[in-house]
Parts: sequence; C-alpha cells; structure tokens
Amino acid sequence: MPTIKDVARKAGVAPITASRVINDTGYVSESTRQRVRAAIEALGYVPNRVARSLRSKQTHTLALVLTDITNPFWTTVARGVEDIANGAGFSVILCNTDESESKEYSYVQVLLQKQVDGFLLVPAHGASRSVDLILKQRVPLVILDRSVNAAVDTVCSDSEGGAYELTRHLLALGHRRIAMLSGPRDVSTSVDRVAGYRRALAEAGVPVNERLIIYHAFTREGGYAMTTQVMALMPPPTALFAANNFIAIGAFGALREAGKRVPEDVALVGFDDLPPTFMTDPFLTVAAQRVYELAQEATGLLLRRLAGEAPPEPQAIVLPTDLIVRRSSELRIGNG
Amino acid sequence: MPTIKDVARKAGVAPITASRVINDTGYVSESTRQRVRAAIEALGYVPNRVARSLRSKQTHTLALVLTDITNPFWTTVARGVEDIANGAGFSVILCNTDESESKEYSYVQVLLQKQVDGFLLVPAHGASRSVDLILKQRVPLVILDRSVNAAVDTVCSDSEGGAYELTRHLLALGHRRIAMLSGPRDVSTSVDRVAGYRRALAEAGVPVNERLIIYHAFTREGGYAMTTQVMALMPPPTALFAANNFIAIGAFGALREAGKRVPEDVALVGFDDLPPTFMTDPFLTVAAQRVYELAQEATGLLLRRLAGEAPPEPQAIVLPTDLIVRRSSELRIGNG
DNA sequence: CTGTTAGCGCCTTCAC
DNA sequence: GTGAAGGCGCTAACAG
Repeated sequence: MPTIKDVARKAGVAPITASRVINDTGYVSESTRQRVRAAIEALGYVPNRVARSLRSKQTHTLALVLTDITNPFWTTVARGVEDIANGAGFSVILCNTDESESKEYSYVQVLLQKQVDGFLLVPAHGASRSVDLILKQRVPLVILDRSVNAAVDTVCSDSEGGAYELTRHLLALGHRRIAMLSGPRDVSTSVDRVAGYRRALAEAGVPVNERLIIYHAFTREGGYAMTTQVMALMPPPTALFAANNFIAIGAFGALREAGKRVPEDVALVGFDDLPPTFMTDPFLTVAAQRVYELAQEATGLLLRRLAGEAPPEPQAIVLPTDLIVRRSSELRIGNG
Repeated sequence: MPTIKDVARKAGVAPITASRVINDTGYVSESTRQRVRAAIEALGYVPNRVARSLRSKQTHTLALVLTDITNPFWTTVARGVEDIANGAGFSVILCNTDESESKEYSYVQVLLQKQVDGFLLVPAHGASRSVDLILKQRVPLVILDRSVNAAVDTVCSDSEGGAYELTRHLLALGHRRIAMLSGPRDVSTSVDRVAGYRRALAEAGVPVNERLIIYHAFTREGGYAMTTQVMALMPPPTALFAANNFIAIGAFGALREAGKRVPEDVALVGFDDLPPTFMTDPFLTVAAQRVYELAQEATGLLLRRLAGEAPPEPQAIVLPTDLIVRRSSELRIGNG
C-alpha cells in the first residue's frame, strides 16, 4: 500500500505538501495541487487514518454502548446516532451489554484504548464503574435514557411524567386496581415510571396496593411472569401497566394464554411504542418516547462537547413522551 | 494521559519491558513484572491501541455495512455479528447505506482509511464499486445475504428454494393466481425469489401471468403500492407473496384498508419472519431465514480469513430457509 | 506557497 | 532477562 511519501515522491513535493492537498489545509498552488492529485490517483493512494489519529489525537469515532440492539427502541436509537454521527464525519462502534455491568466495563476499557472521541452510554446500573472510568480519562460522555449518580450530560425521556399520564388515563376510565409491571429496581427508568404511577394514584386518592407493583427484567419473559403473578391475585387487577415494550408483549401473551381478552377483561398500556413499520395493526395504548429525537439530541450534544461548543456544566435534556390512546384501553369500567 | 514510557520510568525499566508485561509476551522476571503492574495501576495507564495498530497493522475492528439497521432482519444480523466479533476480540463499526450505492461507496472509503481488518457487506447492487475497491485493497470481505458479480466469500439464505417452497404451499392450497410482490430488480434476493416462484409454477403447470410479478422497494410503502396495484386487476389474485417482511406489512395494511380479510379473501405469505419478541400473535406464513446463524457464519468465515484459516478460494455458504405455516394462508380454496 | 524537523505511542529487531 | 535503536504513516511547529 502506498503511503503519503510515495505520493509526495511521485508528485515531486514534500510529504507535508501532499498532506495539505489531501486534507485541504493551508496554501497549495493550483499546479502542485494538480500534480499531487494525479499522483494519488495513479498510485491508488488511501490515507491511513490510524496514523493520522496517532498524531492528531482524534479518531473521529464514537462509541455507542447500549443494552441490546435487538430491542426496537435501541435499534431506532442506533439509527439516529449513526445518522447524525455520520453526517458529522464520525463512525460509530456498537456494543451490546445485555445489562451486564462487567460486559459494559470491559467494552468501555477497550473503547478507551481505541481512543474513541466520545461515548454514548446506556449504563447498566445507576452507580456505574464505567462512567467513573470514562470521566477519569476525561473522554466526553453522554448518558442515554437513564440517569446516573454522577455529574454527566444526560438525555432521556420524561419517564415519570409519561407514567403519570398513562396512569391518569387508566384512572379516568374507572380503573382502580392497576398493576405496575416494572423493570429492574436499580434502573432509573423503572424507578421513575413507578414514581409517576404513584403520583397519579396519590393525586386521585387511590391507595397504593404494594402487591400490584412488581419489578422484573425489561423482557418479554419478565412481562409474562409478572402478568401471571398479578392475575392470580384475588381480586385481579383490571388494568396492567407495562413499563416497557417487551414487558407489554410478554403481558399480552400471558393474558391470551389465560383466556383474558384485552381490553374487555383487562386493559393494557405500555411504555415505548413499537415502530410503525412493525405494526400491522396498532393496538396498544402507550406513552411513546421520541426515540429518534432522543438519539439526535444526545449525539448532537456529544458532538458539541467535542467541538467545545457546549456549556461547561453537565446538561440534562429531558424529552416529553406522547400519550397515544388505542384500543387496548378504550373501555370505561364501573367502580368496583 | 500516561504512556508506556511513563510506566517504564516509574517501574525503573525500559519501555519495551513494560510492553512485554502489558502484552504478556517474552520473558520478564516475576519481580519486574510486579513493579510494572504496580506502575500501571498507580498511573491509571491505558494502552493506546491506535499506536499499536499503526505498528501492528491490525485494528481489531470489523466493518458491518448494511442497508438499514431498522429492519429487524438486519438488527438480528448486527447482533449476531457483534456477538461473534466481540467474542474474538474485535469491535464492529456499523453503517447504514439505505440501499444507496454512493453512500455505500463513501462509507467503504472511510472504513478502508480507518484500516478495518475486514468487511461484512450487504451490497446495494449486484455490480458493486465498493466490492471492487475493497478487493483491490486486499482487505478481507464477506458478502452478506446477496450475491454479487465478483469472486468473494458469500453467506446467504436459499432465496430461490424458500420462494419455491412458499409458492408450492400456496399451489397446494388451490391458489392459481398468486401475485409476486418483489423487491428491486437489481438485487439478487429479489431475482432469486422470483425465480423460485417461477419454478414452482412451472412445475405445477401453472402459466405465469407477468402482470402478477411486480418489482418495487423492499419497504412497507412498496408493499402497499404493489398490493393496491395487483388487487385492482380483474380478476384479482387469490394469494400474495411478499418478498420480504416490510413488503408483507405494507401488503397487509393495504388489504385491511381495502376491506379484504386475510386469509378469507386473500392469502398472504412472506419472506423473512419477524422476531418472536415483536409478535403478540404470530399470524403470517413465511419462509423464515436463519438470520442469527447467517450472521454467525459470515463473521466466523471472516475471522477465519483474517487468521489465514480459510481455504484460498472464495466460499459460498447457503443456509436453508424454514417454511412456517400460520393462519395467513391456512384456507384451501377451490379451483377457479 | 513550500519544506525541514521532530515526534505521536508503540513494538520489531537486534544486541547484550 | 533486559534494553537501544528505529520506524509504522502522518502532521504540528516552525522555518524560509
């Protein structure tokens, strides 16, 4: 593979001059520019960005560390991040942690060694060694979707507010026994959604039945298990609140297997919409996050940090959720 | 940020000795090893892989260039690639081309400059400048899902065979007017699926009605448009064959809007399943690809190439598809 | 407008 | 067991 030296020699100039042509920096006369261009063409020269990065200390690479690209929520995030990053000349390295802190930590170590210019991270837990390490290395970092015990840029949706609205919606339909099928206890989105749920109940003067609040994984299996559990209560809840899309799908499956119709027998609402592309028949009432926008905001903020254009203090961007009422919760029920 | 020199100085050794400890190569006495380790710890030293890559000419990074991560098919591929790559100590850079050849080409240029060790590529077109460029730079390349006019490693599903089976299934149910809603003409999967469709019809002695074969984008909109078009024919088809998952969803939407029931009024089958995680109620008969396996095979092959363990001649791995019959095509119809 | 010098951080080569 | 020298390919910094 030819190097910049070869190009320079062929064009009869110094390497730095070739460099100036390649990067379009500094003054180069039109004639030498032509010659260098010709040499590049003739040799099939491809600049080596690894070498450039070593000098310039910039890799033009961002790390996107999320839990599981298989969740359409994160898929959309990944797409948004990649779009914005690519538009600004950055590449994106993708990593799936599966909510495992050790996996997250070892990814972060490698990514730091690779000298990524910045991190977009969905921390597995609220107290994250990974976050501390990144911060210690002084690499720009934006936390996505969740909050964390550290002074960092954060971009997330208003989980508390979305859950509040969703719960109010159910209350307005007459529901009083609403089960909250939440995610892991140590993830801020779980906690915030439960908080919104509690606030709505409190405001409506409905006492909280703690047995109706369950924590499990943000998975289909979690939704299935939690639904089976709450539906066995006597009396069973009249409505289920699934704290994310996978839980909702698991809940729906469990209800169907149990012969319960939605919404006739039980109402079901969820957090996170599924992309319209997947749905032949949108059915579920949800608090929809502005997912693509979230990715855009986060990436934009990170790029501004890299460019030194962001305010010095950590930013906290919170996006609203959109209540979308569909058939899964359309029935008004009597009290009791 | 401390460098290997700082570590060496702190440990009272030469940089190369520190290097030997860090990479666990060559002989180092236990006592100096301890001192170096202590120095690393004390300084919070993080090895710089950019510098290492410049020397070693290996970045331990793979490029995954696909059309759109938003399609669950590619999402699963991305997950599979990342799992295998990460297990072997490689990172993955993700790129979405949206089937645009120019986007693809500019990505490939950048990725070559970044000295990725290998490419996993879903070419936008059969005759790909990108493929030629990668081959010219002698960077290992595995083509995913599609075939291409070049001698390269390829991993794909048996599109022809899957389409053949799916069509036979419809024929066995009594369908004779089966519309083929295909993808772009210049993508091999489209062509192969149409070929399988034709073979099944020919074998059954059913004449091909060319107006029932349409090409469009592999999108929901494409499926919608094609369905509207074929359903306007007199007589309309009794069954629709959607050449991918998005086309199937678009087709389903168009049918519902037109007041047609599936399968009572029209049967519908598709290529590519949706991941079970998304489906509250699996409904569509499909030729399911072994998506994760496809990603595994492709990444495995690429890694073997990098390790010099693959046979010199280009490999062609073809995975079977699985016919999954569901309600969308369960009705037997009369002839006529 | 162009070139010289030096060095980014690491590791291969060779010597001791 | 350990180290000195040199160079991977490129570009800052400083001439001219």
